[in-house]
Amino acid sequence: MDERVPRDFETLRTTILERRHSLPKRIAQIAAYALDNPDDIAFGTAASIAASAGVQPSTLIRFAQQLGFDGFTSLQLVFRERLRERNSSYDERLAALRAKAEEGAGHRAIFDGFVAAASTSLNDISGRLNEDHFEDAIALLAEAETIYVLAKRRSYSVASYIAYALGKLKIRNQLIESAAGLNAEMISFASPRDAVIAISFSPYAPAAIEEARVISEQGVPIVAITDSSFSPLAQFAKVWFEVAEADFAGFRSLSATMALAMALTVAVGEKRRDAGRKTQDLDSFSLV
Amino acid sequence: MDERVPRDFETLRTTILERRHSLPKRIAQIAAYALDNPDDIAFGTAASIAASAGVQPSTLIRFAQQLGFDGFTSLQLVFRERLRERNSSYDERLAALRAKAEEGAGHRAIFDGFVAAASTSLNDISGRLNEDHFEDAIALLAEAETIYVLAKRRSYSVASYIAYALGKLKIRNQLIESAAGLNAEMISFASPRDAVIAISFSPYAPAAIEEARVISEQGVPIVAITDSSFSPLAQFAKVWFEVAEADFAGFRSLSATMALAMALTVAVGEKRRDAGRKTQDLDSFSLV
DNA sequence: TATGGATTGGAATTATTATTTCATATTACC
DNA sequence: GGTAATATGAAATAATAATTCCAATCCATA
Repeated sequence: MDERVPRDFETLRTTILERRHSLPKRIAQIAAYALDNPDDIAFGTAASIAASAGVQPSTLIRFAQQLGFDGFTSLQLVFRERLRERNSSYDERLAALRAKAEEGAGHRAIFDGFVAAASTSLNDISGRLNEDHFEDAIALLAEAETIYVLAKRRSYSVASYIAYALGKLKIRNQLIESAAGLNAEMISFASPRDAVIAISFSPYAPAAIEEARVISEQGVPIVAITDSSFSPLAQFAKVWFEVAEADFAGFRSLSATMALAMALTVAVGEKRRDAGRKTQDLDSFSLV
Repeated sequence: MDERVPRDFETLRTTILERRHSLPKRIAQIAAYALDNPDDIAFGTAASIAASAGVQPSTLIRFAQQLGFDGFTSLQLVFRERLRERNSSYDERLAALRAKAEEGAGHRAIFDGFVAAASTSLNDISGRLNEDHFEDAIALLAEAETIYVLAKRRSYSVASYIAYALGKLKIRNQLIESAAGLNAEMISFASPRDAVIAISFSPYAPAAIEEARVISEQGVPIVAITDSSFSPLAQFAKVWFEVAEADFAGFRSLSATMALAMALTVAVGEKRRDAGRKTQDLDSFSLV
């Protein structure tokens, strides 16, 4: 048995590629399959993998042995480890970057940190989005006469993008801004036939929470984007989304929130268009 | 057995969290362990997991059964699927999304599309950032008395976040807004001792370009974030960054722009802090 | 504090899966 | 073209792991 058994995936990969041409036919076949379908190797059984690759289980074991492992099981460990590593890498990388930035490792580290924070957040939300909530929110917003957009401070930039996108899609909307100090009046116009998108993260801007409370008491349904089920925003909301944004240097990423906000907006636009089409069909029918 | 067996990780997670308080002690123990160590569930054997969680293998199976699975094995599949999904590369994900979109998938595809666009943009910028330009921009902005932030329409949300962050860092700044129609006056206050961060992407908002022109003619240095060297913004800028944002459904991602903007802001804050410290040192020296 | 039901621990059992073995086929070399 | 070495297929076997079962324990309720 070979002394130098590849114990990490990259080494293993290189080793396989090197020997590729000196391997017997069936072994080469399983080798190619392994590099093409590493996930299958990680999770499958010897029998299932062998079947998918079109070889016998014993060939799979011989392949492992040729590489210096003492059996399929130990080869499989390498493929499993790879999945583990990959998965934790974002968090680890972010932690490393934070440490770097702390010890004053230059401005590039700051940039990398923000990129990593954004990637982490996106990665996280893509696995966590509750599809039912998403559909509920879209249905709710698509019905609304006017969509009010409510967010302060950090979240305000998301709100302004939502307002911009809704405008582009010709959906009536109102950004609740504090510039002229007329928020209370603005809010008082909202009716149960309207809807609100409210965004707030800890530490929750008191004004945002207060306005959400008032507007929900008027019977206006709220879709909330916030950071935990304990958020004061969640209690006023008909539908709410939990978005965990990674932070860097004291500033949280907005990438996941932005992606969710845009998806909501565009999906609402699409749903309205479909509904509009149906209404139009009915109209033209009544004309016949 | 329950009719509605959670077949994806998120549903499973939610289900567990819901039932959390009504579960018997040992079952709750393994439930908490499962959510905390999903990777272990995916890879371990019933015996090894049970040992790590401090329960008997049979308890682990009972836990799975309470959730509606017919045994540990089917529960484990959900945890494995999660790793598979998470791990598939963005390219693969995008390919899958296109396939889905073609067969007329629902709103989830829209969300995935925005997440993918954001990821792609981040990926792209992290390899493309010109470090020299980055340092130049930071130096330039760190010297400024007031940082003016100029952006319209889509880019306005980035500008508002920059303004928020600068404020948090106690850096004097002025967001050039059009609400009161006093932009021209606002701009006329800027002097060569100040600096501008200007953001605009094709199709460039005429107002943004015009204001950039005026302010640069006053001798105020501009740091621009835009999308190509042909951008009209680039010609007025002392330093400019090219950011290529992927778009989805007609709306471009802002994730890369946001990351760059935040990195600039925080780096400027840091540089000022360092400079302030040095000045203080010099002062105390001159007093001796 | 007694009693019934639910929960748990641990070993026995069953099932699944990896590995080995051996007969057969293929290939390379004389 | 024959022969030895190598490679492959298929089934037997060994190992490992999941599941079940039953006795012991815990807990709520009367």
